[in-house]
Amino acid sequence: MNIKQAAERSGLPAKTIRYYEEVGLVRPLRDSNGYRAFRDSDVHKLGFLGRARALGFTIEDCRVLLSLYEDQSRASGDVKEIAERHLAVISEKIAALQAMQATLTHLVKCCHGDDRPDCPILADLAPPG
Amino acid sequence: MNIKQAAERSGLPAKTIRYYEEVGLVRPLRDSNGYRAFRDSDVHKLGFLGRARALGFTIEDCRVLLSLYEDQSRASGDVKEIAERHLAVISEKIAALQAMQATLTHLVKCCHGDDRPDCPILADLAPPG
DNA sequence: CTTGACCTTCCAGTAACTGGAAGGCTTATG
DNA sequence: CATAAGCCTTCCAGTTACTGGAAGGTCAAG
Repeated sequence: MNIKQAAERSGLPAKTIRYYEEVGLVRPLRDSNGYRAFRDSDVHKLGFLGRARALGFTIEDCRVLLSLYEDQSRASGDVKEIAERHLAVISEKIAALQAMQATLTHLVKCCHGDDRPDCPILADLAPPG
Repeated sequence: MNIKQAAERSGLPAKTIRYYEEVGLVRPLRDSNGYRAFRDSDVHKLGFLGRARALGFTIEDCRVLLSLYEDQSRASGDVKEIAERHLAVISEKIAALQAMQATLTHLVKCCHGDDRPDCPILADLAPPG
């Protein structure tokens, strides 16, 4: 099948699929006219990639996960380790965002938000001194 | 003062300060030798920018916040609106990350993580069908 | 006069796409 | 048969906010 159909079936944009090929995540065949020819197994891989990306794994993580997925003699511990490291990254990001959220929520509450110039948000952003 | 001292006082790396000048957030003077000459007011602005960036505001938000900060006749409502929009973005990001976290935490719990190939994480990533 | 610590500009790379231009292939229609 | 629509291709540029590094100028100390 051509790229459009592969895009529809995998749920990924055609542009993204070309990008994944460029970085070596998929290797569709080529027809004699130069068109990419996707097998069902390619579409399957693309679906895997879409799901892994949706869970926030980096492209490099995806590369490793995909190779483990295709390796029948993999150790599930290797997969779990990648997932746990990714969970740690996610937790850090959440914590950082929540800290911003807490500060900003407080500041927004303190700001009357009208036509007057007095503003605790700007006052907080201003460096001390 | 030169860039190194401005960096120390503002808490920003010199590289970042040069970048902020490039995008027009600060406009330090220049000595006759071509070196940037930072005034206290420049360092003050840099401190403001550092704090705003730490709260996750984009460079474009920072540009507007800085102009409001320097406008004595600003309306605090304008500041508050920017902060509220930013809070909405933060909330969305947190929600997305928490969804990933929930899914991944569950999958990691289900994975025995040993030498055997059987792995619920990979099973979940695999597309249905 | 040379060393070392500054400073400068410019170029490239980061992550993962996304948009768009220029041009080739294929199929249906007038 | 010409052509128009709708695919497909590659390549280049832009996104965000820096960061690293090269090549080279300046300045103060010894």
